[in-house]
Amino acid sequence: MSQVTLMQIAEKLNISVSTVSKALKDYPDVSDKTKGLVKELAKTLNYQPNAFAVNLRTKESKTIGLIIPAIVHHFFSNVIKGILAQAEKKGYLVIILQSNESYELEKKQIDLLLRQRVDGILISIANTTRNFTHLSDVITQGKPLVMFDKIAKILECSKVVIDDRKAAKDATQHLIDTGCKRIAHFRGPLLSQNSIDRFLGYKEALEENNFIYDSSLVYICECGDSSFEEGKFNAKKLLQDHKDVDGVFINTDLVAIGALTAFAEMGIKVPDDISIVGFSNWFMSSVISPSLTTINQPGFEMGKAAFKQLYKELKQRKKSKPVVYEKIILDTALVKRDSTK
Amino acid sequence: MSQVTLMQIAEKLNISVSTVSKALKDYPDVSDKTKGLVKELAKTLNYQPNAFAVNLRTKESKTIGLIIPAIVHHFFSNVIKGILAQAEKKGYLVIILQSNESYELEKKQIDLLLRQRVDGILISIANTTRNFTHLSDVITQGKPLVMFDKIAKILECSKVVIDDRKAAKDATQHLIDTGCKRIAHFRGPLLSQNSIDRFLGYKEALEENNFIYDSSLVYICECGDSSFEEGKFNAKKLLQDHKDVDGVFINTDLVAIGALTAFAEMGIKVPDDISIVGFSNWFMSSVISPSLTTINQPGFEMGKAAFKQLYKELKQRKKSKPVVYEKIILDTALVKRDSTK
DNA sequence: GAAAACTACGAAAAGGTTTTCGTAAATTTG
DNA sequence: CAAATTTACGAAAACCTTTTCGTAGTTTTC
Repeated sequence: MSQVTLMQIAEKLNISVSTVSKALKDYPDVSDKTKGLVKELAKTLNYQPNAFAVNLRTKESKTIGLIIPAIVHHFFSNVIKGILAQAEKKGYLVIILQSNESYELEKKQIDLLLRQRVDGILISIANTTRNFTHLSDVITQGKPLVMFDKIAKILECSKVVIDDRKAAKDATQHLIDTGCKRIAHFRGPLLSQNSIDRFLGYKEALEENNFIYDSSLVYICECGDSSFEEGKFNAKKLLQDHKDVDGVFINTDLVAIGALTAFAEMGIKVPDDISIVGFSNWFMSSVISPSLTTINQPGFEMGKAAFKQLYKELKQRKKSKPVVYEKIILDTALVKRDSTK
Repeated sequence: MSQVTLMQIAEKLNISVSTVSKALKDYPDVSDKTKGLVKELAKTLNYQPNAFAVNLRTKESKTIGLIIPAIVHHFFSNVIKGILAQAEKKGYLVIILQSNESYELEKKQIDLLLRQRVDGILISIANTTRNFTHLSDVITQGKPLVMFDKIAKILECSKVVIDDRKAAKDATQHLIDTGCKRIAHFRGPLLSQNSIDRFLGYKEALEENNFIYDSSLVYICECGDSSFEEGKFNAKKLLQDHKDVDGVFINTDLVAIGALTAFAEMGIKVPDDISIVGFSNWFMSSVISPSLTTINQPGFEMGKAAFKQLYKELKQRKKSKPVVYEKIILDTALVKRDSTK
């Protein structure tokens, strides 16, 4: 039960603590004979270095923090999976915190992680976060910070994202290519940069194809949580307002599925009456009927890339090399299914 | 950038480190005047105690480990959410590891957590785990261990579960109550205790209603990962083998949705031709068409309960009170939807 | 006014590891 | 063979906090 220490090994072998430590770490100034003895005894005693002492001494814990707006979320849980997979490879542990899209919580959590002295932080910021001092504090403290998906453009740090605007443009272009003449958009929160970019992509596609942009065709989520219910609500509203709409590009799959459900309830046929394109490619979208055409957002890869970048910066810092911030843009792809022609 | 220490505060105020430490922690043997001075300076210097040193000294890190078979999974991600919510309340951080249903990985991860000296461990074991010495090691080391959902009955530790057998019985009974005469079962992995219990619940319901148990109506997952594809595969097989089946109780929602899809493709009407009951109540099940009748498995509550129990044991141990292991059984409920009459 | 009690602080150990630097002893070099 | 180098180890500091115990000085008690 009680833990074996270097001292105990040293005493049993009548050598010093330093030699034991060095033997275990294969320092060149320990004879092979001594190394053998030490390693053998360490094994039989089941020696485990005291992580707390190691952390204190080395000033690192091989642990990083991860703050994410939501966990019960197909995209984000895939990101986590990617991060954990990569972290495991490099021998890092990950402390996960959920900000619940709350700026206040996010701030507290950053604080918590700094107090815990994690080696670095990965974050996808909350929709409500406008002030970034808690994040720039991280950078000031000299801790690597990598943002992914929901980033703050102003901050000087590495970022891993997709090109929301381009992806949204592709989605809208697909609606145009398949014959839609009047295309609506269900957008995300007004202040979310991703939502803004997707909206801009939508608009750009319209303009490039000489469609007239009509702001009354853009529906904003009112409840603010990009939910299934919201999709239903907006779909009904859309049908009341605009009977001529034959295509909708929707900010995220969950909302799109809500819309799909509402259309089904109201006897509107998808894609015959209205085509729909979602965003994110949740698993659900492939099994729903009709299956949802959407944009694949590579969550797992994003998690992997984010950790890799953090790891890179950790190494650079350790070797006191200059840290190079990178902006990594991952590819998205249109996934054609049955909700479009 | 460089961190403020107690020593630095002590030097500035010309007092000793011990007094500074005690002042900050409101020890009674420090005068109010000194406390005021210390706290003020600590604040202006933005003093943050060095967690590594605190951990070493106090032998605890206010961090627990969580090992879970999968993260991209509606039920488990809800469990995580519950654990994080509760942990945050109590000031604990959570290191999350994904075992990927692999015993080997699970073992390594337990090892990793022990080396990291987390204060306690929460685990839902992998399907492939047969040997439990890595887990009993945790208990032997005096670290609290709480298992949830996928537990090992032999181990002496606290457990948080649902009554799989009863829930499965309820599900099957519902099929019987709604008029099904010949009821099949798609079961989970042969060696998973949860699957066994659900199978037994199915059987028990049949027997209590004087149905004849027919083992050819029980389909085992062949790919082993309880997937959507498997549901499709088994549904097709079922239709070939048994044209008279009018109800299926399926081990988990994802598989049930696969079956639902296959039935739709083959023109079989649910629930008119065949009724289906799933298990777990994934969000997806409520939006699919027809929506899926299922058993609600309270993931969030399970996570909360599991952490609460771990916390309780942490406290008991700290006060060197005897640790009382508990088995907490959470309620499930049948959620009636459109896949049954 | 001496004994007892209290107040407010500090010294020091302990927690376990890592790493630098110093140094005997052994070996090599010219 | 003396000088230079190499080999193999140990002492000790550093990382920073927590907590026990000791004590000088002050106040209270009878």
